[in-house]
Amino acid sequence: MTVSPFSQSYAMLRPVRGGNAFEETIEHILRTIKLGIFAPTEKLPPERELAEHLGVSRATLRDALGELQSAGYLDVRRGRYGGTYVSGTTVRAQHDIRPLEPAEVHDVLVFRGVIEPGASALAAGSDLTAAARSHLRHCLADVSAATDASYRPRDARFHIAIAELTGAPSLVASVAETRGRLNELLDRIPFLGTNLEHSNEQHAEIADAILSGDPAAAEQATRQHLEGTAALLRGFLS
Amino acid sequence: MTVSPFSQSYAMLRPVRGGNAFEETIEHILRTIKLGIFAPTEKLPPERELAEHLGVSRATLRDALGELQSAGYLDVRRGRYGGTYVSGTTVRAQHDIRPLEPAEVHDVLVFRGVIEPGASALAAGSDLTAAARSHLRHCLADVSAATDASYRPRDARFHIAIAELTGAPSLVASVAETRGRLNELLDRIPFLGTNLEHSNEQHAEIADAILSGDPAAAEQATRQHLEGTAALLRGFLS
DNA sequence: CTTTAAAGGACTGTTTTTAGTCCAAGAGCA
DNA sequence: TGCTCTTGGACTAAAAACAGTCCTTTAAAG
Repeated sequence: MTVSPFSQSYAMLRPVRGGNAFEETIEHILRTIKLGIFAPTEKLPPERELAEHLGVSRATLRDALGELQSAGYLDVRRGRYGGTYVSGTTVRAQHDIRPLEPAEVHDVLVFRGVIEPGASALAAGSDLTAAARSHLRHCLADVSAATDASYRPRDARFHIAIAELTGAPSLVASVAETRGRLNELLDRIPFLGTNLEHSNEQHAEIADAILSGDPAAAEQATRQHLEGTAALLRGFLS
Repeated sequence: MTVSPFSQSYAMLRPVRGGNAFEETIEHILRTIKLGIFAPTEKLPPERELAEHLGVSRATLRDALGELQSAGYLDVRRGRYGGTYVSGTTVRAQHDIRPLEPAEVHDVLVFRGVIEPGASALAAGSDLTAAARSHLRHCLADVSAATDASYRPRDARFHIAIAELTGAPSLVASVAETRGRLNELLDRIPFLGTNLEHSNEQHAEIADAILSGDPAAAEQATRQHLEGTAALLRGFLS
């Protein structure tokens, strides 16, 4: 069916679910690992618990975990105090050969450009607990100390940490998911040594604005920070 | 499992899928009807097409449609040029008895407060085609002409139309979904005659700002407009 | 009046997903 | 040393969801 340009049905003619449970579960877990939500060597929750949280049966979850294990992303230890661990040795990210789709790039950049500055502004405008402030500082220090391979996941964690300060789960989920989509796009372009120093300065600026309660500055700094990645990706479209 | 306050795992420990396909499909279609994405008497796409778009089998879709039909939301006509139609007689919305959950209210309002002003600003900042401008004007006129029962769906369509101007499907989907969640919250509070006149003025202000290409004004007007609903809901929490 | 094509309706067999149960490993504790 | 408890591993039967096929209806076209 052809969907006319302003068909309103945009919002309806869209999958109710992503695909089959097995593949969705693999994707979901892989994404959280690549986002650094579970750091290398960290332990995942027990299968029974995880299955319940993910809303799939344990059998399906186990199939997915098995796949990720044989792909080298996970290590499994049996017995009491055993469990499923994120592999310490990062799987070599292979360049995705598929070309960038302009529509996907545009969608991700636009959506990110809306939610992340908004989240920063909100975070800056709220009364942050001591724990929250310290969490943000911790994530900032973490990403600042990173080099090459560990940079991207820590960067993602920092951005997600900001969304967490808003106390709105939907916003956290959106930021995380969008970041995952962004990572997949970045995997499709040749690696250009990012200017980590510049990026770290921008991170510090964002964190400062949030911690000092300046929404406008936080929003502006975030917008500028995102512009870098956006420009990089857009460059590969033309 | 207890999820600690800033656990990062927020983004992982969350259902991969909503539930079973049957119920999800019902919810999805019902939501689009309540959003006014398909207006009363309007025809839905043929089952085969719809099933493909929604990513479910035709059997599952038919089960869902059957349920909605017996609930009075849909009319079905067989034969060529037949199809599934949104019922012309609106199903009497019954007050949902469940109380408002503060967390859900907060989440919806925060998320909406981020994406809708952002969408308005973006729409105002883009070069709109003649078709796009006319679509927005049409939706504005539509909602302005509405009274009571037809107001809410037309209002939703207007807000979704703004998101469509950004050309970012994710943003459209987020706005639509969040509006659906908002509607469900509004169904749980006693009906207070909304000040349609005031609301319409704000709509006009937003549309003007967008059509004249003023992002800051569009964002600000949208923010003010949302504040009304937000205040209403927050009032019922305390 | 007949034909035709697009739509819903119904059925079948297969695959996926689930819930539930029991087994096996193995680190810590008595 | 042996118990114990938490965790992964394996299996089964039932339910859900699927793809595919073949009706049946019915308005428009000829």
